[in-house]
Amino acid sequence: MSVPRRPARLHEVAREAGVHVSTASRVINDAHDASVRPETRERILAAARKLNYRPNAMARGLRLRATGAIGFLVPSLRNPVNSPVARSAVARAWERGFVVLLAEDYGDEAAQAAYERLVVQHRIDGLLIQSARMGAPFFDHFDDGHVPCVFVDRAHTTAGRNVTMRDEDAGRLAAEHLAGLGHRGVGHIAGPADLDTIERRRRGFIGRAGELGLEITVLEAPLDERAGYEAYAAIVARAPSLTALYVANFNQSIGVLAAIRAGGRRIPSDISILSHDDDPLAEFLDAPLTAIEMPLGRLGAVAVDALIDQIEGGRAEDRLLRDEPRIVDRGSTAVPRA
Amino acid sequence: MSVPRRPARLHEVAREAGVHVSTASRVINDAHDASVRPETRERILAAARKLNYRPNAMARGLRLRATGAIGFLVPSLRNPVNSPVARSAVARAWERGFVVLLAEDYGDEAAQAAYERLVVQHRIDGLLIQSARMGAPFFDHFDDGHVPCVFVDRAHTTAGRNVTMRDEDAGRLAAEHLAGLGHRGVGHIAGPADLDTIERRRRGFIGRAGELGLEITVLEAPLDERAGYEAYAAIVARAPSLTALYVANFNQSIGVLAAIRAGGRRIPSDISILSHDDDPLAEFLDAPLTAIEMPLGRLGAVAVDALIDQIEGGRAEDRLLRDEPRIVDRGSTAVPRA
DNA sequence: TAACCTCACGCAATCGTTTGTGTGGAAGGC
DNA sequence: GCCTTCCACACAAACGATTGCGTGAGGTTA
Repeated sequence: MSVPRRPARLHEVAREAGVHVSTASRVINDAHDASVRPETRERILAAARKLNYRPNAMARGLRLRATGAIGFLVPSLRNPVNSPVARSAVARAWERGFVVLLAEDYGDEAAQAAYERLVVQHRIDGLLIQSARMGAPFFDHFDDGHVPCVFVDRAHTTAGRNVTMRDEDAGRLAAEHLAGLGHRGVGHIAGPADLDTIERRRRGFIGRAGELGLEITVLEAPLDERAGYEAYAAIVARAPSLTALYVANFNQSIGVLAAIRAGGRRIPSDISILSHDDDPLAEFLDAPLTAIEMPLGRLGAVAVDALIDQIEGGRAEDRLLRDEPRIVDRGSTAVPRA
Repeated sequence: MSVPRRPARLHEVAREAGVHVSTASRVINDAHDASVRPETRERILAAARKLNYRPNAMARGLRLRATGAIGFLVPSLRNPVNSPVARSAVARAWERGFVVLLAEDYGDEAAQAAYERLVVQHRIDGLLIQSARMGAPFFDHFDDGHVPCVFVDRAHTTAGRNVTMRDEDAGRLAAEHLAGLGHRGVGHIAGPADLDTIERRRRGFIGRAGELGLEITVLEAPLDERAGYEAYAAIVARAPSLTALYVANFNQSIGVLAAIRAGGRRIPSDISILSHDDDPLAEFLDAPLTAIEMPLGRLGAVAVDALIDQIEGGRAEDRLLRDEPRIVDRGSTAVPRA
């Protein structure tokens, strides 16, 4: 826990060890083709330790045309599903020797600005994009493949740069769960159609619900509490007899709970609620939410792995987290009242 | 919205304009002492535009010994109070021309690792520290003042590097609010004593409550939902007659709400709850939470300003956000039952 | 012993900027 | 006409690393 000394430069290490800076460099990076006497190598390493040598990332980056930094373009840190992703992404990046530059993307011009700053100016090695919306023009720039990037939870192109989860299966699971309890009329509050993750959930849900012969009502709404609150009233107005609701997003679910309370109905006796995305909060809500848990903690790490493999190896391949969506039952779904 | 061309280097611009690279550099950075013919200047600027010149941050940083990057050491992105801070910090940093490197700090060795990577290796210009706990040994390293840094919402040294809010006033306000409603026996669920923000709230609350002649019971608990849940039972066991509770943290409040529901009591008729920290969620909870709102959105920006002023100007001064803590009344506090 | 090879390094260019110090020419003063 | 001053640039040395190539010493082979 000593006060960190100013780190030494390579040529100081070399001087201390009585060798040329190039030799020191080869030893430090242990170049495979370097032939250097064991004794000399030891002298250099000892000098490096003694002088507290730390490579200067800028000098290194300038020469190698690589920064050891990746960017992380995130739509909003506020959304609780983003924080486990961010956390695991940062952790994995650090493990693999990369630092993470943060940028928030609240629209196309912000994304453009982020590109300018991070990619063009700071020459980051790659970009993690968690905010792409289908059809947003900006992200087409990445189609040429010049800048390593990965679309996190947002399938974008066919180019093998997408990391996704089994959202369609999650939607199917939702339909099966509710049908299994005996519900016939079920609603689905979905999100904006230009978010392909949400769209896949919807597709899975509708498809499976159809197979199971459910009567379904679908409503699109923005992904926040208030929208959920209002969507509840709207969907009940459209289909007064529905007995269960699959809600595409955690924030919406909070609003739905509030709306149900306001209407004087009870969960799950009057209506079953199945939320998507789990959060530690869910347990402490009224009612505690049954939710579909996705492997968010692994998503960030896998995305980072995909990105760094792309940076270092040049190979790009789509990755699908095979983890099965899982229902965490906290009692907000039940058999419908006869 | 064109596909971004590979940006040109400065010497290409110079060649295009028919001048030496040094002249081009002076024009681009419009050095105050440079004397260059208006016509030449225009030629250079035109060439820069035409070739899409962008300075290479690494080369620049290497030469100037400054990276234009700051680090952000955050305890946990999960805590909802941290996200508005992070958001405003990043936004302000970008406005002032800096990028933000993210690091999560979950303990002393992680902080040490972050220091190594960000400060020593990547040579960031300064560090925003939101995670310092009083007495944590690592942060003493910053006392020497060699590395520009700012402690966000965590007073640490006397060295003029702290950005804080009026937490003590918030605590006093809480006491006044509850006393004003007529409560006599009030409880306070506080946080760990090594978080000085929380500690200041507690001090303000206890001090003002004492002045007002309230009977107070204080309990320390970790800052999460479950801890809040358990703390409620514990504090009620200690002081069964209390009619109001001031909870130091939003997450704890969620747990407290759940515990009160579980105990079958009603808010606010049986017990008043005053939460600290506001969040969009609060409105949709049962019960909707009355909370003390702090200027979190400005905190990040002010902290970044303090840091960058320190980096650029060398001047370091403590900053206190003067914004008055404000009660957002959503009905979870009321006059106690007679 | 001459030619050749290998070992163990040193030399110097390079990455893209910034900046202190020349320097040639025009202008001005005497 | 000569000296000085100033303008408007050019030159080159950094910043701290990496890496292709050169080279002297010592050993091997014919």
